[in-house]
Amino acid sequence: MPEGLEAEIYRRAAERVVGRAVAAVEVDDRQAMAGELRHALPGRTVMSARRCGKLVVLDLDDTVALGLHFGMTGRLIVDGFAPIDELVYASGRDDPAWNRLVLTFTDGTLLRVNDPRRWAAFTLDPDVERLGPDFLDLSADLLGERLRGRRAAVKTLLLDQTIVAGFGNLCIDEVLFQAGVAPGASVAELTHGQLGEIAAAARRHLPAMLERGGSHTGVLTPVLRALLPPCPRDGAPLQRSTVGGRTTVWCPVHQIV
DNA sequence: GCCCTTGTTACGCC
DNA sequence: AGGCGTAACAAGGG
Repeated sequence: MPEGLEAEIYRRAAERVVGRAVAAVEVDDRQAMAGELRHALPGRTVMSARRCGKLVVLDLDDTVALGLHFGMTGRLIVDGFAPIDELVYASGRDDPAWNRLVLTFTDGTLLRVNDPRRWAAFTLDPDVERLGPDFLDLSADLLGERLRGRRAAVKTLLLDQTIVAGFGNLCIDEVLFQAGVAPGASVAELTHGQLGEIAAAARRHLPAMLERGGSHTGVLTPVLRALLPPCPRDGAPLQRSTVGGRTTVWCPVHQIV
């Protein structure tokens, strides 16, 4: 599913359209800003492709920003090139009926978002100020600042995009596994050293997963999550539970509450 | 045909 | 007031 890593993969693909001018816009009528998008984009040139957490932002003519959010199953296709062929929990097909946004450029090329489940969302001038700092830029001090005064489970809070932006279910479980911190641990109980372990695990493992292809390429693969073999680190029985309303896989031996 | 999956938001409660 | 927990949401796949 598209987490911040997939958003970065999509952002890199979207860089191909920098310098191109929008000729036509097709957008799903069920998008809240469908009318505004059809009106605001044609004639404008893409100046840059940024990423804020899970959001890809295209800046057009320095006057408008187009935010692309991919939900659970949204895929980006640029000039027929899909940087991610298959998403975990998504269909492998590319049915034209699932196109939710199609930008046609003046040279005839295309940027498409294809999403079977309609959870992709497109916004003009998205409010990125409400997002927390990016999950690829964490430090112990920054995490401490973002979590100060809170007491909920660390996984629940890291899933909150206003606290840290970019984490999804798979990346959180992977980082906490590597950091040796239990997902259900209250942040009020975490030491500064444990926050440092989380930040270090994010800085070390997330870029490696990005280059391997995304959030499903950690030690806790989707197959492992389904089959629950012994912990690859210490051989203890892996545990599956629910934290923050999400399926959570963790090792009760080396991940400390 | 029920149940599982995810990210986000809307509620009710404390 | 605001943190916290839970449910609802869409819809394809098993």
